[in-house]
Amino acid sequence: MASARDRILDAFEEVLLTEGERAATLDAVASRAGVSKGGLIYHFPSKDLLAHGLCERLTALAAEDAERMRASSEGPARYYIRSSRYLGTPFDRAFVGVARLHQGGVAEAVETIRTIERQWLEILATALHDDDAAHAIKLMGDGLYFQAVYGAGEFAATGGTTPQGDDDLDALLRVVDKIVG
Amino acid sequence: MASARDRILDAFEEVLLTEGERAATLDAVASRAGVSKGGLIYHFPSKDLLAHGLCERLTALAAEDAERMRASSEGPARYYIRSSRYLGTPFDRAFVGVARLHQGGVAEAVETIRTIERQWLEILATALHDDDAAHAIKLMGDGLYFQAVYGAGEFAATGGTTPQGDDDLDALLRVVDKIVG
DNA sequence: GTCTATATTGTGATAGAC
DNA sequence: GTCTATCACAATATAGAC
Repeated sequence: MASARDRILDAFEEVLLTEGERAATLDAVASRAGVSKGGLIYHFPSKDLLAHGLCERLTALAAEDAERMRASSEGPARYYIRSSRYLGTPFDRAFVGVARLHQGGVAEAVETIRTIERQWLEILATALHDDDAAHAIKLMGDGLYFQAVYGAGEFAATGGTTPQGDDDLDALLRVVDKIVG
Repeated sequence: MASARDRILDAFEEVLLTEGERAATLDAVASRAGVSKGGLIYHFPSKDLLAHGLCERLTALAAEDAERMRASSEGPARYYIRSSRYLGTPFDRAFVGVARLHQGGVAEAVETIRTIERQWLEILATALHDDDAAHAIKLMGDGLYFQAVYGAGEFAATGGTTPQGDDDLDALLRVVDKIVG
């Protein structure tokens, strides 16, 4: 069974994704995690530390993802676009959660995202030997994350304005090849 | 002189951009606008209506921008990438403000942004006669806005990870030409 | 480790004077 | 149209029992 700490972070993500940052109060998170507020506070003595916990989780998941990106058989560019779509993976959820946290005034959230973005760009530039192409592809990935942050969870509802289906992904990957080639 | 209503909306934007959604309380906005809370409430009887006012402002500015985009001499694709960079224009400020509002649980904010995005995609697809290229370029613009939302105002500080300078813009526009051509 | 109070502050909103 | 109170409530955090 997952540790209470992890279950609380899961609940925090869940509320952030489905109801937004404003609704992610200690009460709401504790309730969703199935513990009392006091129980939550035992694991995360302050709300800042709860946010810090989610940032740490995201950073760890990002390191694993960067490794997969570097080692990808189809190349980092294609891997990056493929994985930038919102598919509800643990990484996706943590990323969107931290992105939403930013608005709460948590400075660490911006710094965490910025560090991850820097890493992606570096991997792309190294693999492609073309800074301009790397920038362009990085922007496309950011665009996909933009859609995720403004569409994931409850807010998603009626499908986005960007390609998320398999056909659209193939078309997008062809554009990537065109930029790279 | 700008109407009190406009000055309050300006102040609302300013606080949203520099301190985040959480800090954009009625007190903070009133103080920044140079009026009392009661004075603010006279113009915007509730916080939802204040948010509504900013969404309306953004929608109006977006309509003007869409017109310029359609009429652009260099074509909508280049215009779109050029204007998606954060340059602190009234449109940029309203857009980032509304984007930050979203996290506050204001449903109208998401809907407003989604409508604008749909419009952009439509203009691009119509002009390029190539849905895949339109999608890709739209994503690059979203990426630039992503950077803006996570970098504008006080949070900007140390320069982003994406091209914002003139050299980088030129490189980006070359990639756009490559996608379109 | 988890719980039930409770204290404290901040926030949105109302009422009514000027 | 703008102001000064003031209210009601929600949110973080503390204290201490079990």
